[in-house]
Amino acid sequence: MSVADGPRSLKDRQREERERLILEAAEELLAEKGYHEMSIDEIAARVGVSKGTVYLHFPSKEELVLAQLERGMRRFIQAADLVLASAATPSEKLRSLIELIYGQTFKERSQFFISVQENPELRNRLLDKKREFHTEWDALSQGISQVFDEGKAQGEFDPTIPTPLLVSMFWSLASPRTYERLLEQEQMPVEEMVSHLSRFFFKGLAATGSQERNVE
Amino acid sequence: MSVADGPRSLKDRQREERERLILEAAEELLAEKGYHEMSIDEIAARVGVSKGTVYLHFPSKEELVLAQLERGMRRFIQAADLVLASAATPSEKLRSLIELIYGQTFKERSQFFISVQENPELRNRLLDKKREFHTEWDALSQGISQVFDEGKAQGEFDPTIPTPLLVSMFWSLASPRTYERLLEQEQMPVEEMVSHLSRFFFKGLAATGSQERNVE
Amino acid sequence: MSVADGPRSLKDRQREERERLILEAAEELLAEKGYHEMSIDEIAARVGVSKGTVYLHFPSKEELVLAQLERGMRRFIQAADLVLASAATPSEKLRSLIELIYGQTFKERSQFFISVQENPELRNRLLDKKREFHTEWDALSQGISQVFDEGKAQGEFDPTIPTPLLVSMFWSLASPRTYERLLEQEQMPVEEMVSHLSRFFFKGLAATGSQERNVE
Amino acid sequence: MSVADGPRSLKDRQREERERLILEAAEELLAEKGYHEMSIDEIAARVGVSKGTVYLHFPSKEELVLAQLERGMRRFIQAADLVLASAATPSEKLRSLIELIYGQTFKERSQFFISVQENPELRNRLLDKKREFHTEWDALSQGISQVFDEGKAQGEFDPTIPTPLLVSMFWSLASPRTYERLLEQEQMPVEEMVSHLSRFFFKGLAATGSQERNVE
DNA sequence: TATGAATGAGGCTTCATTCAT
DNA sequence: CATGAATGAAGCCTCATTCAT
Repeated sequence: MSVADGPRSLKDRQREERERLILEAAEELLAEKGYHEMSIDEIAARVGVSKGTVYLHFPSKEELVLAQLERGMRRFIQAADLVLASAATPSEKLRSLIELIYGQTFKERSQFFISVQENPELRNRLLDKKREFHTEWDALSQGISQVFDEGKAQGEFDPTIPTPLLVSMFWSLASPRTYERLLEQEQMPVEEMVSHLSRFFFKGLAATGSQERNVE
Repeated sequence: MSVADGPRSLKDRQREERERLILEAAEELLAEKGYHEMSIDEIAARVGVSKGTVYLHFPSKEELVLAQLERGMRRFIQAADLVLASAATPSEKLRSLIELIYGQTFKERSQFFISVQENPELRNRLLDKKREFHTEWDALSQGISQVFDEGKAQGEFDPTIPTPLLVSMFWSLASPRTYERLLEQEQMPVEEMVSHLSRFFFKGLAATGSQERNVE
Repeated sequence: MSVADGPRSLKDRQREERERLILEAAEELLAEKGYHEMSIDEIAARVGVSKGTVYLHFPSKEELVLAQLERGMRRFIQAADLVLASAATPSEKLRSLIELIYGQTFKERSQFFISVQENPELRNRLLDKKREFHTEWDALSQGISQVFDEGKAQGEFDPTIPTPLLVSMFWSLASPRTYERLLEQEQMPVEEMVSHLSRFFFKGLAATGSQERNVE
Repeated sequence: MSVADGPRSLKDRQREERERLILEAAEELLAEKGYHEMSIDEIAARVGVSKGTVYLHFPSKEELVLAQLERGMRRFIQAADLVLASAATPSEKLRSLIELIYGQTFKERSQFFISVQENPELRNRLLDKKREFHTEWDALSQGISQVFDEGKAQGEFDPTIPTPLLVSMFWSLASPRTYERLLEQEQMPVEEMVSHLSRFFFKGLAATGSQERNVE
């Protein structure tokens, strides 16, 4: 063919654009309502197309949601891999990962985390189905584990806490549902939150050295 | 009559027992599948009764789930209030609260947290309905806020981290979904996890060696 | 047995009394709500017994309602037969029949008419089942037909109106649903209504002035 | 566009046609079985569509039945208003109204009367719901009352019979359930029945000529 | 005999999916 | 391709009926 790579034509681009819009509508509804409460009709209405059109892009509701989760995950993994592959110190990497989660694209990323981590329906119904998900997810967790292990090896991190637990704690703190309220209701700027979280992750809430110095 | 207080008769006790079984089945299914995916038939089958019997105890699926959430919340709040009202130091209280969540009744408590914190359907559909839920929950959060504030006043906790953020972090770290894997797949004893979590919450993951050097 | 006739014992009498109460509750509910909307539970509650007890007297809801309809019909037919067998003139008999319907026991009788004439469910479901119903009902209609035929023969009634039509009109005018409003909301005394109905049935609504002029 | 008024397109016309078919099926079943005994499945089957299709036209069984009753009532009221607004004498109007009820569209009209007047379920369940029903119905009854009052004023009707009672009698005689048998089983032509009914309504069943002779 | 807890068939309703236009 | 009407499986809920106590 004459046009083998890149979006071939206007039509193709329109198609991709539409697909993106559908996935974004799904992303929003998924976070707002969960899997069951969101209907294909609703997605279609939000995009401004008909129900049938959605089915031209995705063979089923399940596949559509799955595609959205995959997209969310890939976006996150790509950005995370950049951080993990960088030359920064382990604690700098940690902070960057937290920034990544709460950063500029907080809203859209968070949807993914909310959906995938927190909705039992999606876990059971969708994640079980595509094992590749686990593979990629595990690779990411593996990368994060390495950050912790490096940190321990370099004397930055406490080696007595098991790495798997650290990973779990990282995911817990990263899960943004809890922080939505802070950002929205308490009007805390994102940068401030990231700062506090990083500091907390590293030092806990114990009063710091300066205070100890005060005590001296 | 001689049996005026407590479950009055055999029948009454059977009724209560059955109700408890239904609620427990709902608790499990809620955590496993979420609100929509769980069916009344499934609950009934798990308890070993018929659909109709479930409706002898609860007037609707929604009310049943609501009752279960209420039960979970009350159990947790009761135990948490004991901790909050004790004479322990703020950091001891924190540890106790973490123990409470991961403690002996981890499984059953966790279901509640999973359900109520992590499922958008339940939030939208159920919590909106009963405002009392928010009231009691807010009271609990208020109690926890006080612990943090006390800790700051007494010099135990870092006063620069906003209390609302600390509360959010507490809930995030406490939410047990993330740790299930560790307990089940990695066979980590509960006590060890509580220990690590408490330690982490207080000191973060910074290596303690440097601090020890500081102490020298 | 030592007691062959009459209610045998206290127990028997209690049983009959209870059966009567059940039938009366059914009668009321039938008229208030119709067949489907009335529940066995409701009947039992109104009588003050349990659902099971109702089933000790009647094998099914359908049979219970059937028994009630039969009872209502027999009561009416018995009273109507007295009128029909009397020595009164045809027009006196007509008036007596109307009195019968609206008379002292209006409320209870009316229930029967409402139920049996006006509810398609009961017709389809119940009357089709027991042909004897038709037999007795037809016998009654036959008796009323004879009154009209006698009246025609004696010159009291207009012989040009077909008797079957007269019977239909009689049933229509007699059907009390339409008049409930008048009795209850407009506070019209029963006797007055009977008077008007009889007069109307005989003379129609034509102004009587012309006839009075004839009399002069 | 060229097709701005009237059913716009083929699709629209099909839709309306289908809606009409559904309402007609409901009309029949309502009269045959009553509200509860008729099922949506049955309606769908009679029309030849699926259950879901019925719900594309009406949001619930209740609304469907309500729509049908409204349609029946409007049809009748429209025709009745023509009669009431005409220049005819009161007794001519009465005859026309009776003709209306038993006239050409007897079958379809009668269904409405049967349903609305005679079924306690529909009264309780549906009429209570839409007060507008009462309003329009009362307006019609008001119009009929005026006919009677005019007739009394003009010396045509007996002024001693209370108008509300006359209205009730009119509705009773007009309610066609009772006459179905005559039309169907006794093969009486509609015109003959209307004639007899009108004559009866005006003069009652008293023999005319003979009485005058008796008086002489 | 009387009770009322338990059952499960049956009906309403929703919504993912299909398909004729 | 796009549409949206049509489908029908599946779930909630009611209530007549049964039966152990």
